Amino acid sequence: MSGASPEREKPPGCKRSACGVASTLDLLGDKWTLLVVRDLLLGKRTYSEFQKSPEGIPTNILAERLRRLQQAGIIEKMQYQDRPVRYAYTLTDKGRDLGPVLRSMVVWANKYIPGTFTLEEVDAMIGQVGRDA
Amino acid sequence: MSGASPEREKPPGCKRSACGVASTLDLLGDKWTLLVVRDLLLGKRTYSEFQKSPEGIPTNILAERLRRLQQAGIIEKMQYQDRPVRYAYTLTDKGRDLGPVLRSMVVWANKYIPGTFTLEEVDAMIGQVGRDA
DNA sequence: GCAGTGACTTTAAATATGTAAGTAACACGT
DNA sequence: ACGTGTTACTTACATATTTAAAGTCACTGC
Repeated sequence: MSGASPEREKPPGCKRSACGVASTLDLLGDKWTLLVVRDLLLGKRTYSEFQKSPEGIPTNILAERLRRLQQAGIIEKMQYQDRPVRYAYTLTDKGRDLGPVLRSMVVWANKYIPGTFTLEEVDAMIGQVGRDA
Repeated sequence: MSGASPEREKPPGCKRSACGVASTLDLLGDKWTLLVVRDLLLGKRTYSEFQKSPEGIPTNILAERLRRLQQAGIIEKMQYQDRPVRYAYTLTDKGRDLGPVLRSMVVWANKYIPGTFTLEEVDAMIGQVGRDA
């Protein structure tokens, strides 16, 4: 009835605030998403490689997170062969630039959570994925 | 009944892996926890100040997160007056050292998410909470 | 032709989150 | 003394997300 616009309070999916922390958490704020980014930074590229990580991500969560990261422009999916068809995921610049966020977490954790790797140990792991002894 | 120990597979609350990213996410990996830490870094100290933040944290979530952060040794709760009784939350060293994690998120968000503050803008906000015009 | 692999999807149950209302202790004004 | 307001929460319940487990589909290698 009334011509008064019903002041649409929150277009769903909209940012919570102009704060970068809040916006980052809107996208990456859960227990799994950044672990996928970590795996990619370490050199993993395929669905099954992500599944083999020690944290044991549930397969449906992995599929959904890969979809979201792709939609957010943080990763790209490419088919690297037919017959059988196989896919590789890679980080975009936007994804690679999350490196400092993960590094600061590693530094913090190493200082306050016993048993976690140092930044140096993590750096030494980069690219060592799937290289068999 | 049976004496056979039911092989308790996972002592709940145990780390998922030795990776600092995973351990950090076990503690802080959700949409709200780091926003409370952010508010504390900005100078907020009371329950109602946290509630007034633009993201609008639900009150039960806020209470639960404050409890968890306290148990994790990231914040401390102190009564700063009786009659009426009032509480202030403060960061411990462990909590203050999350600064670099939040800063790297702000930098990333400012580069890739339109409309988010720069690190400089955020730094200028520190301590400006509750100062009325 | 059949077990095995990679990359997922589907289903149901457990858990977490969001929304709203309620509680308790106290201060302030009338 | 009473009603209103503030701070700091708790409780109840509906909804959404996560988890575990099993299933699908294309294909390969034996």
